[in-house]
Amino acid sequence: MSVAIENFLKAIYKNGKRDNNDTKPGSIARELNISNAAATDMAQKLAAKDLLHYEKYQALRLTEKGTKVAMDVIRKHRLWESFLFKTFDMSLHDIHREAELLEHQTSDFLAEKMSAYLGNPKFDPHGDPIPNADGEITTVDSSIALSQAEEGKHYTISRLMSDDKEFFEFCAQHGLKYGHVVLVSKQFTKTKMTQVQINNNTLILNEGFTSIIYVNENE
Amino acid sequence: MSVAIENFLKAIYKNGKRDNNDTKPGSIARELNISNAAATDMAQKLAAKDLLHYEKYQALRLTEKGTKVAMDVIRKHRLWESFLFKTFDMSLHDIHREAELLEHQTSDFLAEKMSAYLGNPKFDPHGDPIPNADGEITTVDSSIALSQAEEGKHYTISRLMSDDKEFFEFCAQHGLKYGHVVLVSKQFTKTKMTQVQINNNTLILNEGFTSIIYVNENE
DNA sequence: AAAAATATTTAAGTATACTTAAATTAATTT
DNA sequence: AAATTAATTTAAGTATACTTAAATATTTTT
Repeated sequence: MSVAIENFLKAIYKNGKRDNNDTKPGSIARELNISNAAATDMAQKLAAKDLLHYEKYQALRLTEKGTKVAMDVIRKHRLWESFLFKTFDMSLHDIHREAELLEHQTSDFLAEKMSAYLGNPKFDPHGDPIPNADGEITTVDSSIALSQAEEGKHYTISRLMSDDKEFFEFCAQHGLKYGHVVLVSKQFTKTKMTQVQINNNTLILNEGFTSIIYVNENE
Repeated sequence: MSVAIENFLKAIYKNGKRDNNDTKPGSIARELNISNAAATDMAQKLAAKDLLHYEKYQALRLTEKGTKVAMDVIRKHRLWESFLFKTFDMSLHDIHREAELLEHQTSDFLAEKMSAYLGNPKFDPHGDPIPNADGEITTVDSSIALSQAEEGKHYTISRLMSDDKEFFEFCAQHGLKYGHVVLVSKQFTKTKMTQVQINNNTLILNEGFTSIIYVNENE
């Protein structure tokens, strides 16, 4: 399984997770920074290998086999992120960048060593679930986007769904980290802005932020 | 710099270290499991990139630039071996196999993190010196092959120069490890066998072994 | 020193993963 | 519903890193 194939299958999985119909060749091409033609080309090749279902002009759908490959790469990615974060205290952006390369060169043997060393974690430092060795995610995620949170309630940050450097730098600077608590003090529904209290500071976040910061309501 | 190029330059460096004239395309091809034609081809391409000196039918010689690339990869390889050995207590053979892949996907940034974490080690678990960030080896190696050791003297194992699985398994089983002490009880010069005492055991090793196990005489 | 064996090089060809340009189909706008 | 816009596909072509087969040069043996 080449790096190109692994990244292609991973992109389909990730895009499909967000929006089931966003897995046409064009979307994948945009995600991977390749031409539309290259994406169509690859899609047809991978269909021949039974890694995905291809029908002209339709969204690409992973087969069971293709899903397995994607989950395997995602597992390794998230294990690397967890490991680098813990061991070297690197930033969320840095661990992502390194994991993006290391994930393709990691044997199952090493992945198991890493997982055991970390105590078989269920989530990575972004709050993303780590698939098990069979490629399955056993945890249930009941968290909601910060944009959907209710005024006056306290929430715990459970997930930062992004791989943008500036986003992570902003979050790190203002205490928006996995596990930290925020109070939603005001929802500006018209302008889709959310006002939160964290570490004695007030932040006003726009929808670009509140749609990728996920939280769980505190008991 | 592609994986193929990095491995090609690394192979020239390693072969040249052993025998200055053993860097003709054929030797490199054997080392990398590619055809002679592919090696010649690559050599000509890399000469055009000023990574090595190519003259028809002559041994390949790395340029300064090519040496720098090779040392950089070797540094990352040996840092990975050190790191995996320490962190996961993996065998010498296993760490080599993993490092062989990871070395090509490691940023300078991560290499520095690893080196600092390990206390900037000068040697890896095989006893091989780790180049610094400038690609230089500053340590001097005064060790000798076990085949050259003198009868009746005690030596400390300083290096196991191999990447063969069976060799490492044998070594691990009999206590032939970096830093361990052996007594050379007999040198059979005719048959080129060496008898050593280690951990209350007597081992008789042939030249295949004693030429790649390096030792320092104890004070 | 010639013959035989070995290594290297050249030539022609392949698979992978892309590219751009043109043709075709689908989706959106009016 | 037709026209416009956008996306997808096909076609043709490129770079990388190989392959095998044949030609050429070097090294070793006798």
